[in-house]
Amino acid sequence: MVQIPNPPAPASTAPTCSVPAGAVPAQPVPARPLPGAVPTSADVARLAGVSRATVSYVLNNADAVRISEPTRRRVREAARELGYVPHAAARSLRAGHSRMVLMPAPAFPVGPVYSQFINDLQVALGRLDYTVVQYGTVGVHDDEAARAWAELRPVAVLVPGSGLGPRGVAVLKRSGARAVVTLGPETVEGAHALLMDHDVVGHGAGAHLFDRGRRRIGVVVPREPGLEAFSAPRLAGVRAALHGTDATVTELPLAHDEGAATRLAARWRALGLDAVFTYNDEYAMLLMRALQDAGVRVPEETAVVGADNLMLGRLLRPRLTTVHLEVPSGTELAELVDRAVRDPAAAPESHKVLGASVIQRESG
Amino acid sequence: MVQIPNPPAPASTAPTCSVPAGAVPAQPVPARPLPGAVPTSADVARLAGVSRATVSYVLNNADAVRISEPTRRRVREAARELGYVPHAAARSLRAGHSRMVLMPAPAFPVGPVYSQFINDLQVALGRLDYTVVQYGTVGVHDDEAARAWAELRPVAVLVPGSGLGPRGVAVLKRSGARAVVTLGPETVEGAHALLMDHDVVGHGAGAHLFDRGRRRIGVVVPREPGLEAFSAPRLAGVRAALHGTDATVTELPLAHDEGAATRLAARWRALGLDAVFTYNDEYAMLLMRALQDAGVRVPEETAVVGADNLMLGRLLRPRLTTVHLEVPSGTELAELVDRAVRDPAAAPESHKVLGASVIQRESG
DNA sequence: TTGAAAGCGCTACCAA
DNA sequence: TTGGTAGCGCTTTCAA
Repeated sequence: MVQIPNPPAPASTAPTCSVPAGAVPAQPVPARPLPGAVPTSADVARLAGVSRATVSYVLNNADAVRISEPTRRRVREAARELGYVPHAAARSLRAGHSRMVLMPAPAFPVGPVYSQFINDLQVALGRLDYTVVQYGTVGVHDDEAARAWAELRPVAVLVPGSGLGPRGVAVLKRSGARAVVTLGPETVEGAHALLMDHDVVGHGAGAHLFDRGRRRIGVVVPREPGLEAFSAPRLAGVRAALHGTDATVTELPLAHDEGAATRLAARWRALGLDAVFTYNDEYAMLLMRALQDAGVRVPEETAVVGADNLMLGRLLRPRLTTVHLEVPSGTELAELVDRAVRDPAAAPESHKVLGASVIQRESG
Repeated sequence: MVQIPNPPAPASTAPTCSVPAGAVPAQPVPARPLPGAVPTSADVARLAGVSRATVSYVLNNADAVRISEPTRRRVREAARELGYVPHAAARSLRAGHSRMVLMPAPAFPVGPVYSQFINDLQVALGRLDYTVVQYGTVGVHDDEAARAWAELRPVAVLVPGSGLGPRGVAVLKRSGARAVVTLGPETVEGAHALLMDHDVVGHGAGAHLFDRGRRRIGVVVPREPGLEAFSAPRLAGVRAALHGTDATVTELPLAHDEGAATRLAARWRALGLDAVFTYNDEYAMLLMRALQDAGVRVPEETAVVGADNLMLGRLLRPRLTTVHLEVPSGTELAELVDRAVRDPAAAPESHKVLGASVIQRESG
């Protein structure tokens, strides 16, 4: 979409919209379009024997204009027969706006929580008659990405994470986006924000462990790229919860593979920790397995707390204590978007929407 | 996108593109657009003191036309200053085609395998200068969905699963889609197919268990909606592998929650099975935990085989035997798409692309 | 009740 | 080397 430097090959054999010269010499206004050509509203009009205006009225159920029932039928019939589908680009070009809400597609595997959230959001926005489109932006960053999105002239843009700066927001707004909403750890100048600072997760875990008497607390930080946006705040949250106490926080980088976990577990006793917050339940499972294989007793020697409240945590033995994430409902976000679209001049709202509650089980 | 029955409120206070009547009486051709209006190439042209044609040439690096360096600079400068971003809809309307590849956004949580696949695909298609867009189609089915997609006039459509019929394909092609590719269990008339029949997964599991001497084989079938597309073929594959032998296949519906697993495990001995294929590794974990809690020894009494080769399978005890899925590379699919787009008249290709190999560990 | 026509933003042909 | 201009498909005002 960004550029069209390489138009598709001329496609000599392919069906094309242009009339082969001289092929239809005596039919200046054929009743129906050439087979293979994409039918337009003009084609429908011709077939129905009415004007394009009438076609538009009928197909859009325009109530401002009264069209006779027989005409309506003829138009609908013609549209059906031709397989006519309106051209969204032409329509929104003419209208001067679209109902497209654009989100960048996540570049990393997302868990069930996020998937569910996206889904709810799509449903809720769909109910408000918006269309949600996830735009595949891979390896494109910041302003460049914002420009690419802006080319589509979405009415609203939702950006998870922290990939968008004030300049990007400005680009989008200049291009007609009536609402830019970030879902991330911090507010961005000019954009609405659903503050999803994951520090609450770490904070919950840290406070819980402290309350349970733990003082030397490790925090697993995934080595996987793309996860810093979540892992850094979670770590910071633990730090914040323990600030001013006698507890210590030890950062534990860990790749999501068995070998790494085994190596970490091997030097566990040397680390002298009595608790660990593992970023999420998957890393918890990984580490807990390694710890148990290394003979470290959970929770006696080391308490383990995960996050995200995945099903698998309940299946582990000991059952995994976890931090449950309270994500805003898709409906709420959809309403925020709709409000913002209707009144783009309003001051950006900023809501802290992430809740966290500890679900205590057996591991800590 | 489908319809625009409720245009955004008139937005009296909001910035708008229209010039307030009489507000700028003596300036018929203002040098720069009103603040708040979305800049167009005409604005850039005015500011740079050139024609719109020249702007287009410069910004698209048209090599057919030679523009002097000073002019180029002036144009680029003006574009930058105005924050000009081209209007993709207008461009593709004019061009008569886009480079948009459309995929429906999956309606259910997808695992890391699929995520990775989508990602690779986006990267690969991006390299070929296509733009991938995931379209949120929730609760919209079959032909209706196809129509909604067709409105965007994508150059290609990739449809995972089996939600698209021959009529839908026809709608898309009539609307100018030069390639329709299905990724699912069966071919669809008129569309290219990457046959991803998950029966190979079940087949691999069934054959493996049979070879290991198991004869009374249970197959877990998730109750979750949206998964039938995968679970039915996997079950069928097991059946096929055991067809004509003395082995029996027992279908075991199972919801993805602990209670259901416990209930299933409680009547396990009554079922008289000596093996179970659990649809995937997650259900394997769920069931294996319940079996162990019920005192059923794995693999002695019952062998357990999962699928998808998730990390968690290696962490279970006993380590989970699983069926590894060999998914086609995103690059391959991207090339198929590109080929199809370049030659839409070519006969639809149909490739069986799913491979399955059993990774034997301890559970079966 | 229906039609003619303007124009959304852009590119590409042809002329200067 | 640059500009004028037609027209992509659609909606909507104004006239008939």
